[in-house]
Order: sequence, then structure tokens, then C-alpha cells
Amino acid sequence: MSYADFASLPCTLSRPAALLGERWTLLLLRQVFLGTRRFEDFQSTMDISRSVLTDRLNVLLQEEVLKRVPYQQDGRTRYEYRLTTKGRDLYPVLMALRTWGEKWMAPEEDESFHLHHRDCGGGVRAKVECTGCGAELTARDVQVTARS
Amino acid sequence: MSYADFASLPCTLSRPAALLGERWTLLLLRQVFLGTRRFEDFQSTMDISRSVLTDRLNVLLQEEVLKRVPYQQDGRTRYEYRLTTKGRDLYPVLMALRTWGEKWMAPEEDESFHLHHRDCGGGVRAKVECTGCGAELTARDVQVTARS
DNA sequence: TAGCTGAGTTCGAAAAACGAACGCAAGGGA
DNA sequence: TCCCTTGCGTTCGTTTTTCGAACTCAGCTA
Repeated sequence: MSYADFASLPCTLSRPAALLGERWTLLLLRQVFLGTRRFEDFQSTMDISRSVLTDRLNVLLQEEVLKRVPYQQDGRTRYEYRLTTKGRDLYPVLMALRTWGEKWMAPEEDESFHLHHRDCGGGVRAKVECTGCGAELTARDVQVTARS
Repeated sequence: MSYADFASLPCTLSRPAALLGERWTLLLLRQVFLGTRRFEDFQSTMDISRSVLTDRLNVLLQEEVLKRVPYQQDGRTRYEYRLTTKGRDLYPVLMALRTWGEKWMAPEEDESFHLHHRDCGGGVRAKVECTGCGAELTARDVQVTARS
């Protein structure tokens, strides 16, 4: 079993972990959630090599995290990369990373952007909760049961 | 700016994303949360090369996500890798990946393990909420404000 | 007809990962 | 004492990935 095989294990954690654990993929998704949509913009803001950028975008297209959407520019049709519903559902992953970063890796200077709830202006935080009783959970509150 | 530079940006999202976005790191953390603690066990269960495993463990030690804890084996002292408090705080990241995997990448067969709340037996789910009003948030509910 | 622009593709060089063998410290058995 | 074993790495030559500069290509514009 090598790295790529984790992407096909029947485990709902290893599959996403293998997909997003590929180098550049998390940073690429960060950029997507920050609003970047076009090849040239990804390339120049992230300074990623064009061939790897092409590969990562194609993987995310194939996984249906991103989709290509036509737009008009100078009278000609081009395509940009947009999140699908599946892709937008990755938001909690990014927010969990940020919540952790806020707590443990906060830089001296102010962070590069702020997030707040449009409706009430409150802050944003990722958490784990019990679908039964609604309690907030930590790793220690959760029992892991291996399948037969 | 290259990949490593994202780890030192003053951004609380890019730093964790660069750290966990390194190949093998997310899968290694999965294994840690599943209970693996020793070098040989990581190596054999993940089939990662020993040199890369050494490197990733050292990075996580340096970032204080893991710590080395002595234990006794056959009358001699050895060390195992355990999560620090900072490391345990990554739980929501892994659970967010799993919540996404459950929804979008569920395999035909049953998954490899189940999780439930020790106290009430309920399921486990990651979500994003407003620290002000407590509402559950999606990407569309959140306003991004760039810093000056 | 030539130039421009956005979006890739190509390909040789550099970096990272692989993997088999080696090193090493400490305990156990002959 | 000497050798074997175990767990945890390190080394190093080979393979895979990434880099980065140049090239291609389609379609619009001058």
C-alpha cells in the first residue's frame, strides 16, 4: 500500500485525508474560498508551478470539488474554476484549520483577513458536536469502534 | 514565495494549511488519533518510507503537535509519540474531513470504524458556528474582510 | 497579417520520496 | 563473553514529483 491507495480505502477519513493531503491542495482550496477563480490568478498569487497547478485543478475537477464555469472576457468565452456544492461543503475543514491557527499559531501581527457572520457580525469557529445530544465533543469524549 | 513560505505568512489559515498540507501529514495524524504511537507501528500500518516518517514526526514534534513520552518495554526505556494539547486540538480538523467523507465519499462497504459519544451514544459531526449568535454557518453566511 | 492574452503543455533540472541495507543502543540467552 | 533480538532511526542510490522557463494554441484586436 502506498500513498495513493489511501484514497481508495473504505474509510471516510483516509479518503479525504489523502485527497487534501496532497501538496498544494489545501492551500489551493484556501485560495478558492478567498475568491480566486482563474488559472493565472492562482498561479501568480500562490507562485505554484503551472504544471502542478494544472494537475491539482484537474484532480479537484475529477473529484467534483470544483467545476469549470464559462465567462466572457474581451468578447471571448473562457472558463473559471468554481466550487461545487460538494466543494463548498469543505468549508468546515478550512474553518477548523483556521480555528486551530487562531488558537495556536496566531502571528504577532494581525492576520491577513477577518471573518464574521453576515447576519450578526459574530466570529466564526469550527467545532465537533454530538448528533444525539448536541454536546460539544473533544477527542476524549468519542469512542472509536473498529468494524469486524 | 514557494510552498514553505506559506508556513510563515501572517495568516492563521495558510500556516496550518501548509503544515498539514505536506504529503503524509494528515494521514499520519489520522493514525495518531486512531491510537498509533510507535515508529514501527506507523511504518508498518501506513507503509510510508522510514526517512519520510522520521521527517514528518520531527516536524510535528517541532510544532509541538506531538511529544515524545518514555515507556518501558522489556526492561528498557523507549519513547513513543503522543498528542500534546495543541495536537489534540486538531481533532475538529480530522472530524471535519470525516464528516465530509461520510457525506460525499462514503464507500459501498461499511466504513472501517465507527465513532460515537461516550455519554449518549450519539454520532459525531463537525460544524461551523457563529461565536455571537450560535447559528450554524456555511461559506455563504460569512463575510471575508481583508486587512488594510 | 501581426500582436496580445489567458490557459495550458513540454521538458530538462532540482527536490522530495522510496526502499533496502546499515547503524546503534540496550537487554537476553548460551 | 559473545551473539542475537528489538525498536528506532540513518544512509544512499534510484524513482517520482516538482520546478520553471520556454513553447503552443485559440480567439480576439489592431
